[in-house]
Amino acid sequence: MTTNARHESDDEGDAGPGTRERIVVATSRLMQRQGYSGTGVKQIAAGAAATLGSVYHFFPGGKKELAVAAIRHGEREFAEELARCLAAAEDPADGIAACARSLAEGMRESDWADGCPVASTALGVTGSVPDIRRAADEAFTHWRSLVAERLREHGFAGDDARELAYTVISTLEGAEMAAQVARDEAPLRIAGAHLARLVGLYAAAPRS
Amino acid sequence: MTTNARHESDDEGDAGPGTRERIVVATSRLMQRQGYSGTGVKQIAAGAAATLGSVYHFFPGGKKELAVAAIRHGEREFAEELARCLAAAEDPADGIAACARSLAEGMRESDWADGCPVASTALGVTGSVPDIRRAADEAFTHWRSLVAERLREHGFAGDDARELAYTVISTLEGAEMAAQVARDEAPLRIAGAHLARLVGLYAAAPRS
DNA sequence: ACGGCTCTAGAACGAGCGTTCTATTCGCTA
DNA sequence: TAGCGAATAGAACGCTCGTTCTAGAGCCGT
Repeated sequence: MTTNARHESDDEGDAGPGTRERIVVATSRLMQRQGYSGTGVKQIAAGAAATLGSVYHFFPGGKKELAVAAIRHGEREFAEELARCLAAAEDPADGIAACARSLAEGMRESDWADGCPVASTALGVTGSVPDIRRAADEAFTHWRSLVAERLREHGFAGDDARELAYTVISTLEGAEMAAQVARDEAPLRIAGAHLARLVGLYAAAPRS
Repeated sequence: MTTNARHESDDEGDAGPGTRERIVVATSRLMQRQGYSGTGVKQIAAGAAATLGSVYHFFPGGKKELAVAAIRHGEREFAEELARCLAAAEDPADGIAACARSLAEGMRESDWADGCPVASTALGVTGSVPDIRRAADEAFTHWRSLVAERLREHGFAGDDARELAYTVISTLEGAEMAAQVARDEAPLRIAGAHLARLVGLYAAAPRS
């Protein structure tokens, strides 16, 4: 039913990714750069090297369903990077700073085109397309849970970890947008340093 | 030349705001909620109780020029609120927390529809419309300068003030977006508290 | 009274939108 | 090998988009 690939293999035996996946990736990339309203379904089809027929075959819900799938894709992508950064560092504060550096690198490498895929897709339609708002909320919530979990592992009190996770994700999000608008990684560099200090502060004095 | 109102007075003797101003305000409001691409010029004309002819008379540059004017309008609006919050508090940390509360209130009162007008207007077109990107950058830069100035007045070192201002604005921006997506003011409340602590930390130990 | 502005008014245009639709191709199973 | 459903292909539809254009209304200095 919703399974993939008759013509192309799903587990990438020798061909590239299946059509459905290509469509999701193209949607994510395009909406990341142009937002939901600025991205056309025909443009998505072209970007995915698919046809309109295929797009509506895999996503009968149309553009809205495409956006939800794209947000979930972007969510997974950043969750992996975030988990990688947090796992690689002894101190969670260092992991968070590393994540900020990683975001700055991606931003610079794309010539400041690729901001947060979730933010740019969801902003502007939070009021009119509930499914998209909900998917974006779930993305943020998941990212926060990854940070909070890592902080708790490191001995932070549950409440401190939860609240710090809110600010870590919000600040990274805001700094990424500032960096994109300024075409300068300074906002992300500074945010990483400040977040590390803030986290360190709670490690030393858990009571808020 | 670019002056206003022949039919309507510019200094609001007895009539409401002039046509040009109504158009700017409507553009700002609409793009705040629907983004640049999601907002139509005809919708702007209707929202401003003006006609298409008037819109293109005052803004011959079309939609792009409208967006730039809307961003500048939103910039001025928040700059005033920010300055008010900072001036009202003895300690800048309290002023910043008050500003977060003010944003949360506005957000809640609009039923989570009105986020940052600059962010939602600029996101998605930063790569394709340089004028809009520049206007948004100028907005963020000005807001940061207000925060930095207040911190310096309070005895912060110049570099500390400058860097803290980056994080204050980025975090408020990110938290506002998180609040909008979650339809919950928790991100803003927590961000305000954390920013106050962070600022307090630098007041006590200026060296970074 | 009148010519010369600013501003208002909305019809008209080509292009592109999201979506629907029918027809066709392909690979598997019976 | 015949048939079935998944997937591809793109023409066509009604609609709205941003912009342009012509026409008229209101006010001014002379």
